[in-house]
Amino acid sequence: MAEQDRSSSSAKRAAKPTINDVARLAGVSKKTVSRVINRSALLNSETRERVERVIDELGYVPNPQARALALRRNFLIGLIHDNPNAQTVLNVQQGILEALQGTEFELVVRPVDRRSPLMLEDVRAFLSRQRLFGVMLLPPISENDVLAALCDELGCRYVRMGSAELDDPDHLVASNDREAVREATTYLVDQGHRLIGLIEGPRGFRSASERRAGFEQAIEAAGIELPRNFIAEGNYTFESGIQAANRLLDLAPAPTAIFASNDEMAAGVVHAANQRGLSVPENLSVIGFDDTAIAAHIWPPLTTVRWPIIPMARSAALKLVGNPAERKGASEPSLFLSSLVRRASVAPPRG
Amino acid sequence: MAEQDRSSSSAKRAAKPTINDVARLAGVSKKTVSRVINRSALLNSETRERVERVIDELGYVPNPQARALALRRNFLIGLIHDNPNAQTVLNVQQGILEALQGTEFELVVRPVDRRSPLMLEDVRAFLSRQRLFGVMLLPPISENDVLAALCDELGCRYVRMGSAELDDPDHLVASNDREAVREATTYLVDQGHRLIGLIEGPRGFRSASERRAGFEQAIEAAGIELPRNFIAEGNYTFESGIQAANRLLDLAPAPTAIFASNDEMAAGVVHAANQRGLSVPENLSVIGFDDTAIAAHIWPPLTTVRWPIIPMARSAALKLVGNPAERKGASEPSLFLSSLVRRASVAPPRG
DNA sequence: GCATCGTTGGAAACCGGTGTCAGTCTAGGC
DNA sequence: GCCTAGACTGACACCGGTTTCCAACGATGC
Repeated sequence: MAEQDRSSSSAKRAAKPTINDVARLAGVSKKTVSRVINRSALLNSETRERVERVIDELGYVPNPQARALALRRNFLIGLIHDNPNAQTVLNVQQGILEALQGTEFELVVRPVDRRSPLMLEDVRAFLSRQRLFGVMLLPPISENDVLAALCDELGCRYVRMGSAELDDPDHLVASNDREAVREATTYLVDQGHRLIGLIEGPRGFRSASERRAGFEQAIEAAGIELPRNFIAEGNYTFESGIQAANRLLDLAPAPTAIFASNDEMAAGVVHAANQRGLSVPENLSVIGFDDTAIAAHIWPPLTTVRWPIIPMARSAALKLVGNPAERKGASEPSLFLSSLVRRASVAPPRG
Repeated sequence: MAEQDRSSSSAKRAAKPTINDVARLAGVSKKTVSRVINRSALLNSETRERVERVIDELGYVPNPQARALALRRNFLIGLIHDNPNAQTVLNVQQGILEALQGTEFELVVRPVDRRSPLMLEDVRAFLSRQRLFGVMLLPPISENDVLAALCDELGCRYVRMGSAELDDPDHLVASNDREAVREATTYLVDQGHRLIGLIEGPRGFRSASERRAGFEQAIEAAGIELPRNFIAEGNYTFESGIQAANRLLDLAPAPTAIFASNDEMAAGVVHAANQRGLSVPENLSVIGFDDTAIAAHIWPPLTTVRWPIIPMARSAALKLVGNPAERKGASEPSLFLSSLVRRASVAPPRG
């Protein structure tokens, strides 16, 4: 029977005024009201005011579903991510929403599982069902070229956030991870460290290889030769940081400083050091990357590289929704600079 | 002039097949196709199969905007929150999306500023513009009765998540914070602590007063008389945890154990203790609340109360979208149980 | 005075679905 | 064999906007 449910609460709701109501009360046609809504230039200012007055009186709000249908595009921005770090994801959401503030766009979130073989099909179904205005791709999944091609194929605009040149500037907002890591590593060298370990991100990630490249450039510039096993691999989680730190600290000689490719893993390093009775920074210096909340909240507060994720996300969102006619989107910056934040987890090595 | 932009990428996009295309190729009417899509019972199975074959061939996907317009309801669930804890918010998003998995619903996020005088107007604009299917309200803003009334007024279903009876079971998913805190406090008493401090949440929050009530019940049951100033107020942030801990640790006698009403503040307590040269748990026992990632990631790992936020969010989402005809939503549990997770931040007081 | 032009506003079609209701077809009862 | 109920299907209006096309209008050029 599939009878409509007219629950008390929905029955209470007064019928929303439509464009027809406005037109009737203002004594004009729908089209004219539509022109007012869309700020068309060819309109008598007297007529415009009259319509606007009626709109205010009625509290009329255009129905986004109807507009979406007629315009053949909706006002939804998707955020596709598989980032394991909650603070990063939330910061990105914040940045996007700052950019969307005052527009008619809304943010739809879509976490995916990078390792699932169904991931691409999942995204395809999502995109072709919803016909989003555009999507933002967060690292690490933003590095997936197949995914970007899929968006293109489905006619969905996209912007990728990343740590390197992944795409052309219209589709990219990136940060200079390599230089930032070089700076951080050089800072360790300047403090007197010669035995410096690196915990890098998983193989196959541009962010991982960019950060490693910065590390190696700084080490080389300092004339240091490091054993191969001073570079350990992690997967950006706290637990992998502990494991990688234990591998490094088991070496002889062991590193006196460790650069971890994100804050979570750096927190894992501090955790592992504490478990071994090593105190930070007296016995071991640690630097992280991202400057998420955890960096400031552990003891000792973490020296880390501040990754300007909120401005990056804001800029990426503006690229997406910026009026293409004005090329406003293209004028949004595509490269952001990370910088070292010095807190208390670094000290000169003990004599 | 406002010419349509036919950029190369959108021109490439093949026109999506519509219900008319399917109907024409299958030799039936639109309505019949619609019946197939909506699994209407009164349908010849032969016809159904024929239509389904055409749908598969064409890769037809119904346009959600058109459906939303015709049905006068869209398929968007809103998440309204002002929770300061990133992990909590992301866990809630995860729980909701688990419930929405396989449905046609999408999740739209909407952070708000509880302290802004424009908050209610902001939400009103959001709800009346988007006409969401329903919204989920996260604590602490879920405790705002005016907000819930606003949702009702705008004909928007809602479910509140909270720590106490805020509403009727159809609109609420809650946890038994009071009992859980009583259990945690009793655990401290059983370890031999008599000088136990409480860092409570901000005044006016049900979660804060529920947790405080549980604390006081346990203290009273143990026959302990505590000075008034053993209860300090925080605002659920890391920094406020540090400040409150310093106030408590400045007392004479100082507490030998501190219960903090969330993990962030508990992390602040550990931080403050370390700064004072006190080690946890040898000199000070600490218990937190929530069991977010930070609890396991600091040193020492935090004993805390596990708040089953993901199942709560999942259940809340099912309440929202569950078929009202089947009363499926109402059968979703409304009360969830928190329980103590014992890690390494509690030890008997030093003789 | 008349043709031309740019501005303004309306009628009607359209976007892609769903609801209503009437019509066809078949089976079963008499 | 006729009638009727029930199963199935389709024609058509409608959801609330936008767009196309055209007409009315006043201003201008000759």
